[in-house]
Amino acid sequence: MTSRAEAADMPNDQTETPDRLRRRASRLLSLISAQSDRLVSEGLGRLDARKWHYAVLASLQEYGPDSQATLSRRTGIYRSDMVGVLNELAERDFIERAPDPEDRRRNVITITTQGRQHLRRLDKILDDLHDELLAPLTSAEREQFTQTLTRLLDHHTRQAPHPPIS
Amino acid sequence: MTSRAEAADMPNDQTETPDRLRRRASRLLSLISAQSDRLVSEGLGRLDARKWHYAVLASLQEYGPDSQATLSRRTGIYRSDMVGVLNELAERDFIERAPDPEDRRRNVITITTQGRQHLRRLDKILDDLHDELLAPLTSAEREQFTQTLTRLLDHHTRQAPHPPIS
DNA sequence: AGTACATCGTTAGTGGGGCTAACGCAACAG
DNA sequence: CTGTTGCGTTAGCCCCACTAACGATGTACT
Repeated sequence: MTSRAEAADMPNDQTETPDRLRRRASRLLSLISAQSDRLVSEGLGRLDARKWHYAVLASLQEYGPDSQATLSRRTGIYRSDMVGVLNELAERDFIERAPDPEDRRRNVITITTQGRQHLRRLDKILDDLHDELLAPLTSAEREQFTQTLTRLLDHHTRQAPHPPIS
Repeated sequence: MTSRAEAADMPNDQTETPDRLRRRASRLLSLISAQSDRLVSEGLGRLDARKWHYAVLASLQEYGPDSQATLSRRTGIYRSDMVGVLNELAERDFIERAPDPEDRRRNVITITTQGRQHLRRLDKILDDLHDELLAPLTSAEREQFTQTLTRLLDHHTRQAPHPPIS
């Protein structure tokens, strides 16, 4: 629910956090997710990359050239934000944007050789970061942890609108 | 790492998400945390409350009156944001702010009777929301899940600056 | 007593992420 | 040929985590 980073200003004496807060799964998730985000952003930042870059490159690598809209669906990045991400990737020559001759509404996005290289570097970094993130867990526990997360996620994404039939 | 909500505009055919993405714990955490946040915000919103309200009230309930700075440390809310939160809570008569006679820099924050009532309602709502959030898990699994989260969190909060001694 | 430093509450502002709205254009279905 | 749907793009909103700086007060040191 909250961060635990210590502001330069606001020194961390260890004042106790109330029990109800400490136990809430929502709060734990929020804090760890924040920590994970920090780790990832910082790590990728060292390669002048952001997590969206990874998502897009990974998607292109795995499924080949795609339209922006499809990429958007695969990665979960909003169409509106995809524009900027692709601009950044194009600047760095990791992708190419070309109009689709078969459907002139579309852009076809292709990963370049340098893009593939970059992706490999990112993958390496992410592996390391995950090692840090999950450091206290044995590899069996890690496996089980991500499985649990996946189950939760599945439950909540299938659980779409599901409007009462009435 | 990304959201999965489907924009009204951008319909969700089920386009597949690349494997590397689906497996990354950081992404799973991010998505579930987002979902959890949505659930919580929406649920508390129904009582015209926000998660910070809960954090502050719970803290006051458990430790009694405190200064803003201490509350800030307990809850993880930044001193700068605490101001606004306390304003909202004071508007609703859930807390009272009074200058500390013993240290004129401080405000002493006290929870009111109505604040306690409100806290009880919030607790109830959060319990329900967590039921929904963790629905696919058995109670043993929930227990273990939160324990794992706690372990992870502990690891990363103890792991403070810890600068190389060199 | 005087000076340096820390802490307190507060205001302002930054940057990113998630998300909505609306637009012009192209494709397609009737 | 008309209405609908999908596309890429621009703009903007709100929330959250976080930083910076300020004036006022308290504490410690000499």
